[in-house]
Amino acid sequence: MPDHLSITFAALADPTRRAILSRLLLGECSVGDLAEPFEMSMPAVSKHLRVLERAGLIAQRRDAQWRRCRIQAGPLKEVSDWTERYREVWEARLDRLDEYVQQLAAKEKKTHGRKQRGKQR
Amino acid sequence: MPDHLSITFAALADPTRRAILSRLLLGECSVGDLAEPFEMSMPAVSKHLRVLERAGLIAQRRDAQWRRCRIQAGPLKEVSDWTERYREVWEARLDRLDEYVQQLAAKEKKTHGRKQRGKQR
DNA sequence: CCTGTATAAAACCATTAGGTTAATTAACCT
DNA sequence: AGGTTAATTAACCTAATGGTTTTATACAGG
Repeated sequence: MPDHLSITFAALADPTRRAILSRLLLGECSVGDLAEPFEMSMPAVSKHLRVLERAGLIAQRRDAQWRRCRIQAGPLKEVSDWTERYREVWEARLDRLDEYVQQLAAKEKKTHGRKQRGKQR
Repeated sequence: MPDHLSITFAALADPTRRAILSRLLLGECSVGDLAEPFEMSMPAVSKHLRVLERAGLIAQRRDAQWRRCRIQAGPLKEVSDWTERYREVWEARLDRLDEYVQQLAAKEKKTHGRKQRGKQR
């Protein structure tokens, strides 16, 4: 599972980390600032940051005693590109539902009357 | 972490599961068909399917002794919507790099000559 | 009814993830 | 030098993940 997309998706699969990214939309800030909204120890936030960093979603630079973090959205473009392949599926939802219902109906005809025949154990 | 987006992202953070979704773009098929390309036991694939199902990314229906799976892309729309918020960041990458470099330069000026002053321990 | 096929459930195992507290490093400021 | 602030590392815990093998269930068809 060390492919890039998997690492990115895994990094995004946590609300704390997504909140951190969201916060970074407002601009660069320190680890302390990032940690402040969460009821969680600093080391915990630090770990989240390392996950985001390994995924290439943030970068840090040293600024005196602070670590300033900024967002790096490159991997999110990969997510977007991957997701696009499925756009027509969700946009066609109702059509597909129709299709599915028709398919069900066809099946129904094939199995004619014996539908609920199973023993209910 | 039981929010919907986290569950969806977690479900997508595995190449096997993404391959399964990709396969389902071609249309409904049985668990056995889905399992065939993978060097992995059927129960393992079954577990992946349950993860996808809990995320609402697939649905199953019974067809005689087969379980026919189909894709449900609704949650992928949520992923797409979430990701869109970051589009301008990745599209502005170069501009931001400029900005960052300028910022660095400003910083450099502020700290004038004392840059590499630190003891190297 | 029995047998084969398709799939899920159970029990188990190793690894990873997300959190904690305590200790350490790094830099600033007198 | 000493103290404070910022953040990471280390060591540890628990629960979840991803896989296995073995057992059970549901259906089809002679």
